[in-house]
Amino acid sequence: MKKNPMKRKKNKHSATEKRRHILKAAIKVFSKKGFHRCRISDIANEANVAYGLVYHYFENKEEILNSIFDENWGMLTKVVETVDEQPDLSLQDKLTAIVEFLLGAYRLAPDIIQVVVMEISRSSKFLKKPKIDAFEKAFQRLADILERHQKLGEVRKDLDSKIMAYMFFGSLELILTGYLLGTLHPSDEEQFGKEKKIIAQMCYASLMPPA
Amino acid sequence: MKKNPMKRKKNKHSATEKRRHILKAAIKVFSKKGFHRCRISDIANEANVAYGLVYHYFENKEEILNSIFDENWGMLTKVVETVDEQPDLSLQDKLTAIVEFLLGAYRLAPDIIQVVVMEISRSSKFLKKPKIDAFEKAFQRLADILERHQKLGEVRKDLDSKIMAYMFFGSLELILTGYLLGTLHPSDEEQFGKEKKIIAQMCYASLMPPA
Amino acid sequence: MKKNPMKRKKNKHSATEKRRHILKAAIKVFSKKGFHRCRISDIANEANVAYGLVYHYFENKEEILNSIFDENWGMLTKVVETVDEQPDLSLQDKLTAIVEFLLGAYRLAPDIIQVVVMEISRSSKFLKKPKIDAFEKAFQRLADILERHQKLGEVRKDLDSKIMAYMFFGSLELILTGYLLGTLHPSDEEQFGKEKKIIAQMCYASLMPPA
Amino acid sequence: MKKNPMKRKKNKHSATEKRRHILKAAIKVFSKKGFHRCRISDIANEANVAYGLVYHYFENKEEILNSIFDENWGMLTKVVETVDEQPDLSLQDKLTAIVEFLLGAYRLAPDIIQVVVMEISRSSKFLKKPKIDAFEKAFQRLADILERHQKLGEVRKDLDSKIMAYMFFGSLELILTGYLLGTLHPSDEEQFGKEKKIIAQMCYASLMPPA
DNA sequence: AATGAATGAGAGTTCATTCAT
DNA sequence: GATGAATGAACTCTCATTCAT
Repeated sequence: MKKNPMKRKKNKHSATEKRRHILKAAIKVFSKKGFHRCRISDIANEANVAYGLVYHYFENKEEILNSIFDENWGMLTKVVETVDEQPDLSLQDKLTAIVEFLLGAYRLAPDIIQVVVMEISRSSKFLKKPKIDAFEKAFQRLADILERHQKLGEVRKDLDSKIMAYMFFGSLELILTGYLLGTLHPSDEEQFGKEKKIIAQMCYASLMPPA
Repeated sequence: MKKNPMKRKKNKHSATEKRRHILKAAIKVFSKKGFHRCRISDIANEANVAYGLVYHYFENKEEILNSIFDENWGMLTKVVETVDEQPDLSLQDKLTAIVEFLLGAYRLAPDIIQVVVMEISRSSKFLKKPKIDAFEKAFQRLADILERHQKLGEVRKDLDSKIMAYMFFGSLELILTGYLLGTLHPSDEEQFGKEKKIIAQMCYASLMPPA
Repeated sequence: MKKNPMKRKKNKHSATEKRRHILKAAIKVFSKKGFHRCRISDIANEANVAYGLVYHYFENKEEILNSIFDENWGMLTKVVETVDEQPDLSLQDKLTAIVEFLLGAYRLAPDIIQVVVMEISRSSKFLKKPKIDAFEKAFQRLADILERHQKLGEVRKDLDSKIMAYMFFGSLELILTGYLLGTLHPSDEEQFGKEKKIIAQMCYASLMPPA
Repeated sequence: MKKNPMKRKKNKHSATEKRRHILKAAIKVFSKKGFHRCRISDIANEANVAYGLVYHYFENKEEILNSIFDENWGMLTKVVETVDEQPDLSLQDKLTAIVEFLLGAYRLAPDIIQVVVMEISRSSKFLKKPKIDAFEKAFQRLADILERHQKLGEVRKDLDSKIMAYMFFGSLELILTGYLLGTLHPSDEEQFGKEKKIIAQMCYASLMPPA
């Protein structure tokens, strides 16, 4: 039934694949009911595997959440890094790229966004140090970018760049939250494209030195 | 033993007071360990009462959280309403008032902010409808304000005012989160006064129609 | 129903009594099925209390076993100490007293003996240090007694007194085990009285200096 | 990969050998952590085999313990039988032979002694009938020997020979336990030789008819 | 009002055992 | 023979909630 002719390849693959499969199921149920309200059996049911198998791939419930965080928050960090490594991009372009990524991600995988934004950032106070550091990394990297642009005179200098970075991400996060809550309604694809641009513009505008 | 002779006299008072006392204890322990990680007995211990007593004053654990939300989120809503009712305030003044209130609140009562921001607003997806409505109210009211200023031409018209309201609150919320996580460090009183102004300015700048 | 007119006294009492009640139930089921084969619910059922109440009185399963050990092994230690504090007893009298106590205890409370001997003293290797120390105490105390009698020339000197103490207790322990296993059958009361004497005599004889 | 070219030839051998290999690993981990605390995977790890393989050679966990018992307890029974079959040995010689065997065995293979003494005799109450019989056999055989010597007037007649046999084994067992616990310390080889003799003498002395 | 003993459903986790490869 | 993924019953422990006093 579950077999395919490429036995060998499958075995190695399936280990990783099964793990991903469970992770996907976890994202789904976490996003639907919230981490604390989910039982391991919910995950197992959603993934259509036996209870115990979840523990074959993950130490415990916490580790599942961590894995989700690691794999996905890492993407954001990488985007910010990538943006940072392109010296010929204007600040506005950089901000736009990040906005596009984050809001676009919601379109593609709202569940992941739900879990990462709601469940992890919420419990961030209770995270262990290395986790908080990973969490911080993306923010700090944007702060670095902004600082550089401060020196170029493109960004106002009377506020710590880190606070600015937080404000930027905060704006986006609450938009996502609004989407997730259903109090904000993402518009159709075309309109959405314009919105992202406007949002980036607004963020940019907020940073400019006062006239 | 723990009684004092004036017991009777204070009965009415003490009923309300005891409730507040328990609520304060709850805020303290929720902010320290997180709602889900707290047991009723943690609250009772913190309040120095028997844990059965908690059930005299509150239906259940959930209701405690709700009470915290109601009493404190209400303040934000009220601030926004108050601001809205002063027609002679400029938009920038209005924003400044809200910023002052929110960031100042963190100074005064970080525990409350912690609980309201982290435990409630972030798990809002799982709240019941009336709760979400209360939650939304402050946002919507700010959106209304912004919409009015859009009509006056003071605010750009190419984005839904509600999204703008979310961005505004999001900026502030993540600053608070940074404070709470200890990754952002509130400055001394004087400096802090300036910062709040700048932050309000930035928010205002982001809203202005593009040149 | 469960009430009695002496409310106050009852409350304090019943806490301790309930604890003992659960402990008794635990002894019963441990002795019947063995510690590892017992579930907490077996204890609760036997004691006719709710599951969770067991955890009201005991930290965990292990602590129940520890309590049984502490309270009962302590009695043996005390007997040996008492015997040691009576300087006018002959060695044979001392040994007889201990034999009487240990074999008599089986008559009175075979379940306790079962649990203490089988479940604890036999798994002593896995006990934590303080437990082993308590365990050792009775043995060491007998060794001290024997050593004193060695100096008096009443006990052979060519073997360490501690080994002798172990041999003595070992003899008795395996008799108890035989009873417990049903491979050895305790005789009627009268005969049993004689047997204990003879056993003590044999132990005494083994210790005497070779002619 | 792990194969070597001589695989085939050793097939028969290796079947039995692998079984022993696993058994040895089981003895090691059982002795270290105790039967109930050991997982099949602990055994497999120790033996460096996949844990599914354990089930090729043994029905289940219980059977592993049984095998250890069978192979090793059998040796004791055989020693007692052998001793019994030599009519020209004095009683003291017989006892000495058994003492030498048992205490010597600890020197050679303390792990085995650990498991047999601690894990099996401890759970003996819960053993099935045939197991108890095997367990009893050595004891009964020594009782037979003693009974014969009672009839010769060399052993006191006022106590059941079976109780005597239990006492004898009990003495030795608790010495072994003391070694295992580290509360009794085996002496150097030479001294140890003397000790065994003395211990045998003491056992013999205990059995002699009272003067 | 106040206490804390009592309840028991629920959840996480373990691990012996099976089975497809 | 050998592997280790898969299964799921079993079990400990937690804790919100109730209730007798």
